[in-house]
Amino acid sequence: MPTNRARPTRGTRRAPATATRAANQRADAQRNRAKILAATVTAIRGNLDASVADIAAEAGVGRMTLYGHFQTRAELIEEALVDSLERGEEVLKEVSLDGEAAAAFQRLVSSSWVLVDQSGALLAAAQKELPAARIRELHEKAEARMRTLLLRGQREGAFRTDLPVTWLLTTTHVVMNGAAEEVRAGRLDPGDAPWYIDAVLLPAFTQIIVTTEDT
Amino acid sequence: MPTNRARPTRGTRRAPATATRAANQRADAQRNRAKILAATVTAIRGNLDASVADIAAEAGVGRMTLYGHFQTRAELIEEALVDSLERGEEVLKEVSLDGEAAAAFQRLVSSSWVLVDQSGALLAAAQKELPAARIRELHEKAEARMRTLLLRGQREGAFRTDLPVTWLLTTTHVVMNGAAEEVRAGRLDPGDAPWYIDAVLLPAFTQIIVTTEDT
DNA sequence: ACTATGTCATACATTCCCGTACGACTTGTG
DNA sequence: CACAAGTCGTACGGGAATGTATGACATAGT
Repeated sequence: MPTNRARPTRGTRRAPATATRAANQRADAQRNRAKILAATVTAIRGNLDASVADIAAEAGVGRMTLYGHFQTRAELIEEALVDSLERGEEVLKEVSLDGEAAAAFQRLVSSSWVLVDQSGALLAAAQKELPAARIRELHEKAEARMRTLLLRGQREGAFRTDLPVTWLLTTTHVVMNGAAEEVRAGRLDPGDAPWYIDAVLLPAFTQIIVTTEDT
Repeated sequence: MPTNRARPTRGTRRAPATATRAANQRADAQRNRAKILAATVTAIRGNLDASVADIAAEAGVGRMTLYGHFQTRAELIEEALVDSLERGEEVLKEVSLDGEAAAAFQRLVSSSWVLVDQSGALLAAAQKELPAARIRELHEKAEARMRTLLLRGQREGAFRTDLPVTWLLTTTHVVMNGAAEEVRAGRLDPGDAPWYIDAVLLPAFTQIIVTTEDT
């Protein structure tokens, strides 16, 4: 149902987009839709509040074509975010969370980092356009995975328990995002990032009280 | 030289604002200027891209009055940032950096945190309106202080040397900003923040390799 | 108390962006 | 091949924000 020209009555709401996705679209259209989604990510990466025109240009597509697929800017970046998160889920759910908690955390961070680097900017843009509730809802799955891992680590004594899990979580987020920024600024090699992140987070979270010797 | 009505020829550039500050302004005007500067911080804190009208309203002042003091939005937030940083400098330069590096770091973080909490949002807004070079230039003093402290810590063996100082710096920034966000979201008590920050940063930076025992 | 100095309201021009409408053109698909 | 499905250019209307212009009004400072 891309071009709204085909729809006579426009009062009726669309079915939720997540449901019947690629119903009977033309192959060309599906490709363009994908191009636009991809372009949204890269365009937003470059400019946090890129205009619809910018995104369309980045996708090599007319602005009108874009509006044919996504009726409003908010819908566009929402669907782009959904798409990115779905794609991310497929990566993350392959990560084994078994075994030593610290090692599992390391694995999870390595995989998450890539996603944050790619879609982090998109998320920031979404936070300014979508209700906070919707954002949390979309992140729930990914966040829950990390949280339960941290909790298990605390129970098993691998991670310190004098800090609430929420703080461990935000610290993780924040450091990963910081690394993404550094990469974007050209001050950090993308390949090195996971190591830098771990190098900071692991000793910070590990349950070992270091008694500093006086003199 | 607030109202530009008084200035016949408007082609000539103003002298750098930082120089002759309160030349021969009326007391009233100086007060308003201060009110506007303060309002800028709080308004931006609430809404990252607050309009000039919003800021004027927050200051309890007409929009035109604001334009009398600051000829453009960019100039406004630049001067607000300068003001905040100057104010911050006066706090930070009282912090003793002598003695044990870790302890000094802790002191410096505690003091810096307050400033980040207050003016962090302003900085974010400034990053979207001012050239990056100007931002760095303004932060130089504060950043240099932290950097030299970290370097000294590394030389003295207090901080780990397997990570470049730049990464330690960004980590510090990023964690403080994260704490500020958490406070703004109501998920963290402002008084607890410094402790949480230290709790994460100190073990992360301290020069002690924890050998995880295999089974 | 008088005057330069500021303040404020209103109105206006400009710019930018979003979303819509139309119509001609191109291309996939049966 | 023919038709439906999709694309694109252009143009318009609405809204919001920036900055400008003007003049009436208030007030600080001498």
